[in-house]
Amino acid sequence: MLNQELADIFLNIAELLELKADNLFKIRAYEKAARNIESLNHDIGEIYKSGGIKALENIPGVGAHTALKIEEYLNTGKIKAFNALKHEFPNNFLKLVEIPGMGPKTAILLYKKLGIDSPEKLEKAIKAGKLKDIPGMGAKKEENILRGIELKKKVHGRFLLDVATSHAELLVEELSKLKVADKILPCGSLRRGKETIGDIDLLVVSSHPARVMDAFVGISAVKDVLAKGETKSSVILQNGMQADLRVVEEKSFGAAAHYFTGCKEHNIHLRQLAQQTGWKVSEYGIFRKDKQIGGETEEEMFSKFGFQFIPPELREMRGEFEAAAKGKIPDLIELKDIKGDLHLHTTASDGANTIEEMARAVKALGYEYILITDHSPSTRVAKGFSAAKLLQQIKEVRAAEKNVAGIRILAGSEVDIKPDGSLDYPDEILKQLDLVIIAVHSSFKMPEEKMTNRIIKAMQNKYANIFTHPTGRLIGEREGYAIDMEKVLQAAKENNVAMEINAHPKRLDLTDVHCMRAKELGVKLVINTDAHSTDQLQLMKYGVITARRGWLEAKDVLNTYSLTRLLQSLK
DNA sequence: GCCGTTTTCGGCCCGACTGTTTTCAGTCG
Repeated sequence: MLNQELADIFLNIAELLELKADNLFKIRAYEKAARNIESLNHDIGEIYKSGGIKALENIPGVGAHTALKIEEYLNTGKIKAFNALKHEFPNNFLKLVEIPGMGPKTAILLYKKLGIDSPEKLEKAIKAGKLKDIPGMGAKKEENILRGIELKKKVHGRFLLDVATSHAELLVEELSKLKVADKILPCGSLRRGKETIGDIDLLVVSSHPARVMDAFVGISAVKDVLAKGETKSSVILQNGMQADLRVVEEKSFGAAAHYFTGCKEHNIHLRQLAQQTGWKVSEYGIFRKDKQIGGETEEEMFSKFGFQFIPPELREMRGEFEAAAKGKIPDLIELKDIKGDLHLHTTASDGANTIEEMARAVKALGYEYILITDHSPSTRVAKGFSAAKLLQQIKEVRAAEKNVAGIRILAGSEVDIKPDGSLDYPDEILKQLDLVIIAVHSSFKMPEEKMTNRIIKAMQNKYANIFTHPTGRLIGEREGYAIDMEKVLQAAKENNVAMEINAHPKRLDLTDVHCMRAKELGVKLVINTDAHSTDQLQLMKYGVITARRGWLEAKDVLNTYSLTRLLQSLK
């Protein structure tokens, strides 16, 4: 939380300095600091507490000045220099710059000439024809800005990973129909598996770029064409999502794939390394003078610099280059490593399918075991049920296991953690279950300390095995409840409770960063779908990609184990 | 503002597309 707050502040400082046309490299420095702070896997408050200002300066991109600002924020809750900077512009002036097509230069120009300080005033001024007399403004530019304002009204922010994935798949399918695209690869944050996606980046290898461009802007899912050039086009899809397509030749495929996958800081770092070697890296390849010496494959983008291959999910400037230099890139978990799903609902509570239907669907995926986990009585909205009904369900689970050959079906429950930290079924009921998942479904607004203690108390119950969707967030809908994740992870370790990575694209919780920390602490993890129907079992891949972003290997995730080993690990 | 087995000062990634420019600035990724 604190990391994100500070990252946002430093990004805002960068934007404000850009409005002031301050030194471009100073602006970059703030952006870099912001991104590095955002991707820290430790709470910045903890870093400061344990190592003081020196520890802050050890964060890459954070120097003496930024460290002082962080210290000020940690101690006082504000940064004076930032507030002063904000006061140089009207309230919410940055909203103007957020409009696609508007940049700092245009925003300042229009503010000085016409006093425009909000998207609303901007829209009015354009429609009243007031921009006509401003040098550098023309009909096309007005049209672009209006379109940007409309887009901003309709699309609020980023898209969920599954939504972006399905749209990318659709575009790939359409482009495949052309016979001139030799390779099509979705890149960008989608390929890195980020929890939300801003736009779709597609890379195409073709010797007929013009035909690819024409086909791309002509796809029926395309609503609007933002730009169409010889090798690069940008469009807006019907759902408001932007998609960018770039065509390169085969010899540049690796360099282009690397470049379009990002992240930005990762790319810049590699380009800087190239400079130091006297080389140049661009999306076209690795060059010595004008001669291409690498970049046809993505592997070369790393091997030429003496690095191990860095999988896309790790390219977030979280130490991947240091690890790759030492040959310490982890052997990341893959979907095929998953042997079971330990969080499933059935028609007994709020699911859509029966125990046997879920079991058969899971078996078809090649898994070896499942855990049935319907809701406990407190979660009335989800049809949570009584202890008596749970005892009945245990019998149904045992019966189902006899009816569906080739898969182990375990009896469990997603048990509510009540506000006082006690569990929603008594121990004598819990002990009859094979495994118990614990969850927070109520009193989300508790203060952090109280919530943290509530969860830790629940973990101390000897029947608690897995803590599901640990922050309770719903991406784009609801913030997670306030918890001290560090303490919760410590408690998970002490009480041998596994932390869940919930694979639902709205949850993806634990997050990647928390996964990294959990692994460091030796906390056990599981990846579950929380499926409420058989088709949701497919969501496992999003949990796996989140685990990969958290540097997890199969051995870190219990449901890659055989059932025997899994049960031994949790008891 | 950050950073350093070529530097504590002098650098700081690289390129595509658009619009209105008369040779390029602004924006974007």
